[in-house]
Amino acid sequence: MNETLDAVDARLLQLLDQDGRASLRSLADAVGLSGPSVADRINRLTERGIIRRFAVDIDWAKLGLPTLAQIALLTDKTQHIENIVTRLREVDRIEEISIVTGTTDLLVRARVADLTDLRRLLVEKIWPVEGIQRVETTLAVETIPIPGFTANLLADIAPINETSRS
Amino acid sequence: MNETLDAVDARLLQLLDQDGRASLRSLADAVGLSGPSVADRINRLTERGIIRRFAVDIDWAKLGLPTLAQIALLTDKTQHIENIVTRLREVDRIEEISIVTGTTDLLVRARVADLTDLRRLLVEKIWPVEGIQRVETTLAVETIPIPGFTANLLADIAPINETSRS
DNA sequence: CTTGAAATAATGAATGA
DNA sequence: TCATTCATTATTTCAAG
Repeated sequence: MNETLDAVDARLLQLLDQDGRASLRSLADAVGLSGPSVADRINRLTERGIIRRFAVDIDWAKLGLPTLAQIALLTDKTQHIENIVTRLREVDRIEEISIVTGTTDLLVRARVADLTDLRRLLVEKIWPVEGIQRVETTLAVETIPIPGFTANLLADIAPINETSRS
Repeated sequence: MNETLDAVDARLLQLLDQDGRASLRSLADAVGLSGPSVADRINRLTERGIIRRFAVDIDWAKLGLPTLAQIALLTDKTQHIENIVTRLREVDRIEEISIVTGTTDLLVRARVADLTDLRRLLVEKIWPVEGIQRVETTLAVETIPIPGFTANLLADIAPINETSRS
């Protein structure tokens, strides 16, 4: 079920993670292949769904949204979870919704400007969703992204997958 | 302290969030400016730190890392928080570390292959970090990214910042 | 911010290992 | 299958206004 990556694909993903706008030419030089060949590989990675998209990493704090709120939700089980998720998907400032194990059912990541903004999000947008029983908000006072994360993971993953398709 | 974005910058960020490899030409057409002008704006956004980098959005589940673990840590306060964070930064599979309010001190996001991998992460990498008192792991059974998140936020933010610098 | 020319890069066909 | 080269097309960059 898992896709396999060869060493070149993994390296390309690493390079693209550092600079998603890198030219095919510079990528080709870096991995020792021709431009068209690199284009092929990137297209295949995209078709296979391994690359979801090329995105831009925005520093939200610089745009007035410095605070990451992690909002845990307990549902009363009167609603299908899909209905709750569907309603939450429409709410702005929500970045991601996870269905989780543990003492709550959902974990919502949201990015807010300040406490006024958070109040609006909670009181106007989240509380009114039917089937929600408890709301526990945790604020991130500081968030440290790990830049090497993708590179490390790819370094681990590629050989594993290559050798594991015996 | 906050940076201001005009409507064109906001639109460019939206477009780049959808396709970070979009050509300057297509972006220029979309916003009704010339290519060099769009290049200028993107460079300025990058210099201002609003654009952190151009990245690639990888579907980790396709590469054998389907599970998102949110690991809450309580520290015993015998160590400076910086020391703990520094040690955690070295641990692979950790994507982000937040210092949080609430009943725990740190919240760590990690991506793991399976329970064996999670065991290794917890027992070998996280437990040995000095100053950690309690570890509470929550597993995401399903994670729903919100694709419109950036677009919505930018739609909200740009006019706010523009009008708020009275 | 614009234009337009020069430099660079991407694409696609034909083909070879 | 996977990669290469070369010719064509497109894009980016740079200077000047």
